[in-house]
Amino acid sequence: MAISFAEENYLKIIFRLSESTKEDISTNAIAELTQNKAASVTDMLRKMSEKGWVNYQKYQGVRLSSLGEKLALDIVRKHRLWEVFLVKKMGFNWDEVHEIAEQLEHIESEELIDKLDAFLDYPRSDPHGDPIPNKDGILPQLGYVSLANMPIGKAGNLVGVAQDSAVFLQLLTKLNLRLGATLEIIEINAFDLSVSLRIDNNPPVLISHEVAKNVLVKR
Amino acid sequence: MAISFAEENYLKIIFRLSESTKEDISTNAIAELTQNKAASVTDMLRKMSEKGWVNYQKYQGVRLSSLGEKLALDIVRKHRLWEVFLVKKMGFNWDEVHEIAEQLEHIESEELIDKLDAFLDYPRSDPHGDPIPNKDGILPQLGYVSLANMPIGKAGNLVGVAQDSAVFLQLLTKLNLRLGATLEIIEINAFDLSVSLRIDNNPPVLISHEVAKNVLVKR
DNA sequence: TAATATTTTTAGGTAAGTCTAAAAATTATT
DNA sequence: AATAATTTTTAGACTTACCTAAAAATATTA
Repeated sequence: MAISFAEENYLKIIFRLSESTKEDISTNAIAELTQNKAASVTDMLRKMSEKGWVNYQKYQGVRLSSLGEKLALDIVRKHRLWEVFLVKKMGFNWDEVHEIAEQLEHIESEELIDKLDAFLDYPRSDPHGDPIPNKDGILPQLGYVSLANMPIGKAGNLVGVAQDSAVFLQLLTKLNLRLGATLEIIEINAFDLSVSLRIDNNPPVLISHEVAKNVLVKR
Repeated sequence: MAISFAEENYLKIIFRLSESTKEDISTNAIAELTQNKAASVTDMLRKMSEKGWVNYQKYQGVRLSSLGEKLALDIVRKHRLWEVFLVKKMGFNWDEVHEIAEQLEHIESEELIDKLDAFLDYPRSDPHGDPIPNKDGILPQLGYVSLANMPIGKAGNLVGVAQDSAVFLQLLTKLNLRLGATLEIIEINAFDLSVSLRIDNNPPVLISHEVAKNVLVKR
């Protein structure tokens, strides 16, 4: 049976939340990202659990099963490939593509995605620097990670950026974010996901989530 | 308020049916193409009528309002542009793209469609020879029409084909369908849309809808 | 650890879009 | 023109994916 749009969205969001923690994912966290109420999330988790896509125990949060992870990786693959298409071929800016890719990721045709992959020359990362899973759901090891995905307390070095717009690069200069700088995340503010960041042992400065996402770090 | 997938499908199908007749469109005809039951179609027609997309009188069939036609043309535009993309850029064959374009036509982004249009060099017709409406819903006058869209009883001359696969052209030769031949549709069989066709005053022969669609005729 | 706060679930309800079965309207046939 | 056949509509029901309000479980705090 085909997966509905709603189900695909839940899978993708649980996957995204799982990337940044080893804990079980809470109902509320999912509710926030899906923009649904917690009660609706509970409903859906029960259904997805019956289908074997997640391991779910009442009140204990949820994890993707290996089948669920496979499905989620497929959606992530489609989303990120479409983002590359929109930026590289359609001339969108990196910050305009997410909403459209949210729609395109639900198009059902393996053949289309394979052809798109070839058409784009088998990109290994999307316009934001996130890795693109291959057909088998394997995420390529890029050797770097977005600053936004770094765990709190671990240090790493700035090795690149995920976009090269003039305004973005100007901002990095202003913030003293240079190639090779040593970065350590002190805190992430839940409200806007802004990041308190230590640069080369200086006192922490605050940067936005948007900036953090576009800074690539090697640990 | 956004149009749902279901509504877009109804609009497109009523539009398609309206192209080949001046009569009001019957509930059953719509039911057949949407693959729904007549009762469901009645439901939807009532809703669409309330929204002002169709003129609908119980038991009397339905016509698109000018607003409904505008909406339908927009969907048709998207469908046909995506078909061009799939064939010209992704390397699909003309006969493999319909199902995927059925999905892509629902992507909501005027900007994307305009960029796609430019990327494809503003094509005037899709891989089947059907004209692509412009941004304003104007269908370009191509100077020819698919044989499948010719009215019964009117004669025209074969001026081209909408595809050039070897098997298709071989079949045309076998059927005696040559450039310049005078063609007149005698009958269209509702069951499979196959066409009884007179070629140069010879006794009628039967050709499939697929063939008819790919034969271009100037009247 | 008892009380309080928070999170999560349950129960019951809604809208969209479909269905079946039966009734009503229209069309065709004798 | 009456009857029969067909088409269309109505009535009532189902599923999906959501909701609100209240109850239950878990977590936090005094």
